[in-house]
Amino acid sequence: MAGDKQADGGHADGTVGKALDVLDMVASHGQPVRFSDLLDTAPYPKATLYRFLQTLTNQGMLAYDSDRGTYTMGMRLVRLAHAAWAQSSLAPIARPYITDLARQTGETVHLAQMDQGQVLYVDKCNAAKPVEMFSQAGKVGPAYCTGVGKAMLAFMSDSAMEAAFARQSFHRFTEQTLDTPDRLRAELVAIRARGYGFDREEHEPGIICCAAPILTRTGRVLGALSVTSTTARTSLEALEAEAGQVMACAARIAAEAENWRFPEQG
Amino acid sequence: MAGDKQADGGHADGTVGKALDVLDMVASHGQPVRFSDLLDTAPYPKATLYRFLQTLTNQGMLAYDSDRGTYTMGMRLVRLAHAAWAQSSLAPIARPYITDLARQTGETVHLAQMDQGQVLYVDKCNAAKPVEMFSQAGKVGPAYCTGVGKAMLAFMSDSAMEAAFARQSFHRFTEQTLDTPDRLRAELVAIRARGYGFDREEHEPGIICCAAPILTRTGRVLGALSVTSTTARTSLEALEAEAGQVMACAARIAAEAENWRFPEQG
DNA sequence: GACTTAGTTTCAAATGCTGGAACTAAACAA
DNA sequence: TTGTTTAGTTCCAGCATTTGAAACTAAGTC
Repeated sequence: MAGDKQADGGHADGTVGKALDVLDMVASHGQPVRFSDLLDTAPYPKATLYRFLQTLTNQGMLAYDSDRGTYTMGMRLVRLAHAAWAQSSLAPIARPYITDLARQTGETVHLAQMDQGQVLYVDKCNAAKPVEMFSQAGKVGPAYCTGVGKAMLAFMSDSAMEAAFARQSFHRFTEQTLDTPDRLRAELVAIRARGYGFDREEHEPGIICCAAPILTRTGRVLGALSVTSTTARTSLEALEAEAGQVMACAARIAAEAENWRFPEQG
Repeated sequence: MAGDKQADGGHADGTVGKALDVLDMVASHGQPVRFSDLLDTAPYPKATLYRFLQTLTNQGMLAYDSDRGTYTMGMRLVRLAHAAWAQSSLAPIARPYITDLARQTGETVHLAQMDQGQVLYVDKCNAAKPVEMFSQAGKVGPAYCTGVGKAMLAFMSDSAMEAAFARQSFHRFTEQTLDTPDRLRAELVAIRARGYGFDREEHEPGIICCAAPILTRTGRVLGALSVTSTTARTSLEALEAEAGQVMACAARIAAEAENWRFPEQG
């Protein structure tokens, strides 16, 4: 293994990287984008950007609305993502276990993995409400102020953790947000000692959760899961009573995953 | 010479196209792939393929498992697909309506769009069973032998329909499969006249459905939805009784989509 | 230890990407 | 109408990038 130089996600390797960069730009806009809107944001000259958009549209990675002259994400991505989700996320393996947990607790269970220093939700299960799935899977959230994020950070290798720290914004979402590296570090030590962690309304007011990491036998972090509720319905103390179940569920998923084996994360 | 455009189903324009081609190959393998497995399939020389895999892995579009030496789809796709699903599929708009329909009928409702001549399922709702979502969204199926596929084909423009026809395999899945262009064409005329269509166990034995297209005011096909059941539980005749509800649901979604995508022109 | 298979690196050649600039199309004034 | 601005598309010379045969390393196999 020669020097695996990477990190970053902004500065792209080769033409392919630049094209994917453009894809991200369209994605992050969150709504149909005009060519000129992208031109303002993108570090590419007109003709170059234009060509990328053409290529990506041709390839079905973007969709062009000729009536309005706007670009949106293409459906080919949905197809590809299905493969990604099915073949390299924890979700298919974990599903039976998290549905059980959701049923036992009566609360919403989230399953997440770490991706580029951010939390990527790959599944969600709510015993009460029927569906609402894809709407959550694929969503990303901050690592430093969510239950699953902190649970994963707490058990990462030092180097991986430092890399992840470098990517945290430490934006103060609420009064409770741990908005400095030091406060977060202290919290992570506690989580590591305890084996599970909480979200004490650090990301959204009124939303609390109890989360545990999913670890391989060798201690590598595969993901995390959480039982989420609201302060209106329950309390942190009540949630803590379920910590045992959360960890047991994580252990079951880990055991199951061990049979499968897992890819290195970039 | 020899440098003729090689076409393997799609037109690979430029480096980006080729790289995405490789992505598709990994996706279609359905499980972790070794470099050499891909090399057998791919129309690229060793070094070229190797470089593509490196780039895609760097970009998070693929994940590399160094222990086993295999590639799988990367989690970045899941993130991108969430954006695609949220911003350019019908699903977010349609969801309340299809959950209603699922509840009313007590059956499974599918929402699909046409993508590259194939049916792409973008949402699914089952009143009885809780989840099972991402497992379906992103899945593709044949157009010529599914209820939603035929419903969409029936209302497409002539040119789009011909293009789609060219991509159908007409593989005979069951006894009932309409396995020639002519038989399909006749069926489409009937569907067009009726406003809705069926799947008469044409794709899977025992599975039947009643489907209707979702059309803009100008008649453009946005997608289709279906109420699916089994011959064990119900009959085509009983399903047909629900055709009115299916079409009404389609109309509601169309109306809603009209507001979102084509606001009042001033 | 010789041989095979699997994956990685190199480098000269040439392909295909780049981006300034010219162009067309539409929108808006005057 | 005609001139002006803005938005998107095409051109093409020049050169950065990609290409792929071949050489190489690493890990199995006999």
